[in-house]
Amino acid sequence: MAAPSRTSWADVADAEPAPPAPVPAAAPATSNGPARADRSSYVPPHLRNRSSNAPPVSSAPPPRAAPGLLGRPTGGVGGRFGGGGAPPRRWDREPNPFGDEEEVPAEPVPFDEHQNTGINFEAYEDIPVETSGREVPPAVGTFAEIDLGAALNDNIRRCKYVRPTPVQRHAIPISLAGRDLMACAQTGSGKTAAFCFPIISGIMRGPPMQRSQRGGSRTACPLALILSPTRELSMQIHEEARKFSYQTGVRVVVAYGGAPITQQLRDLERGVDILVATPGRLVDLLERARVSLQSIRYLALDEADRMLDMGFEPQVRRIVEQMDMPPRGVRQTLLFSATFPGEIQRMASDFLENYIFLAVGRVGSSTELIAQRVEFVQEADKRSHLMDLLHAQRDSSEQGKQALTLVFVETKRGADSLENWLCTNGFPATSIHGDRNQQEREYALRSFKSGQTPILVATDVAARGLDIPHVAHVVNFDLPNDIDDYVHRIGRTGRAGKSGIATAFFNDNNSSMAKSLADLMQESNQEVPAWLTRYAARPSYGGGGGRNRRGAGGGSRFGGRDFRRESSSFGKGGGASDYAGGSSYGGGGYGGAGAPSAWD
DNA sequence: AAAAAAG
Repeated sequence: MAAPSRTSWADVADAEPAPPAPVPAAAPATSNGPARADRSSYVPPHLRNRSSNAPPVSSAPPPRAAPGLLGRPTGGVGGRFGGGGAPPRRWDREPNPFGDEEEVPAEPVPFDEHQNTGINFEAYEDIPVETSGREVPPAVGTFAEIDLGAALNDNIRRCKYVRPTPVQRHAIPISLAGRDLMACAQTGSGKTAAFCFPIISGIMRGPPMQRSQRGGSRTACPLALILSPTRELSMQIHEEARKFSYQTGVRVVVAYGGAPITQQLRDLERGVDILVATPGRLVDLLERARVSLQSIRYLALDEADRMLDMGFEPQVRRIVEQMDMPPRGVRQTLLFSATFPGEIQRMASDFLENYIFLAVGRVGSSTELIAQRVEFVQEADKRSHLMDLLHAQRDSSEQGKQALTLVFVETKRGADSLENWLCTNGFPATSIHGDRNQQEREYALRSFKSGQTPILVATDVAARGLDIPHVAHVVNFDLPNDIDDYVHRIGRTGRAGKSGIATAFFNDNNSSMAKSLADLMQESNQEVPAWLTRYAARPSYGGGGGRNRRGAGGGSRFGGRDFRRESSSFGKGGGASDYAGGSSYGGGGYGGAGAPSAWD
């Protein structure tokens, strides 16, 4: 199949207004008003309206959500939590994660053209979508077609999401049908919501569970676990999930290292339905028996390929396979990333049962919203060259202000040194890397986001998932050694339908990246400099970079990205014997032009 | 080879 000419999308002003949320049906018969729950005895959402002496249920893990949900009449979800009338008392004091914005907009906020200049609005239906696996549930076109419940629908409107993005249109019905999923979608295309919505909805709809089953009083037993590779990304997912969960009764807690554990322990004691965590701190909590995974019904790995690469795999495998988490096929497992190398897919299939593979856009490719440039810069000239870029940028900006610029370097030392040099030369810079303490890391990120320090020098700690609005320019001061890392780094700009610029400094040290970089740029309809093409053509320079990811079996054509479809890959857990594949085109698009945060 | 993630 010929690849389409564009892979970008953005919603347009004529997106039909989302119909009002479905009116929830009458509350279930079990509704006896909100249960009184004090802090020490957390009551899970599905028990909160039941009488306290409900009979115990089996200690077996709960069954998976039944398939065929899409055909259900609406009303099953919102009845207890989202309906009209005053919210249950239990959540009266829940801080509003939307800040001062009290009102739920009755109508979607009008599209703001100013934030999307330069986008080809006609092109957004051209996103290639591929699914493979058995009995793939059909995609939806609007949030209204999905039975997420009134409370979640309210939050979707509060977030100003008008229509689901392509990955959401496909991934949400698949997840709601109870299926395991491996999903690949471009950076900034709305992956966080794609796995959060079904999890929240599933928890609200979930079967009643016996309190005692949820561990001892000091052991928290979350129903969902979301793992991510960095602390800041976990924080961000937590913030997003809290918005989506507002007034649903679903509790979201985050746990990560580098911060005092005491507050996290208190949060866990107050009850947790969804735990967002980095692996190290989670292992710590599991060893202290302050968390048990016995009640996990949903496992989501964000940046899943990263979570399963050499550095993380043992820890993640320990959490998923060697603790008390229900096995695959019992729990539901959702893996998301923009990149998913074949060998990692093979490993990941250990965690999955009869899963559906979903690719929105080409796996590991980049969006055309990002203008990519490569410049040949010798090592010794990098600083002055960066200075030129920053000067030019400042001169061309309207108020002489520095646009937000994210500069990636290879090493922590290099980050410190470049930050120092920039500051010395009058450029307001800060830095984030793993040798800075957590306070410094968070302060640097805040200072950058606010524009107080519009230049952020970073190692790969900031390469994945972080949603920083208004990043105009990503500079690869040092190119990474892996094309996937490059895809994630430049993905810090050009998010949620906005455009961005990425500049890379290339020299002989990066020769192994020449081919994969040139291929990627070509895939993303970028102009490849002739000198780079010549570099890429040199046989000795072709192979190394990006682990040959684009080599065998893939090329730049769309499709064939599910490793089960590579004929040599019939293997355990793959289910390759009767996968069914299909490709289609169909966009969907962004809702609010200013749609906030967490699109990965 | 480097980065991240527990203390």
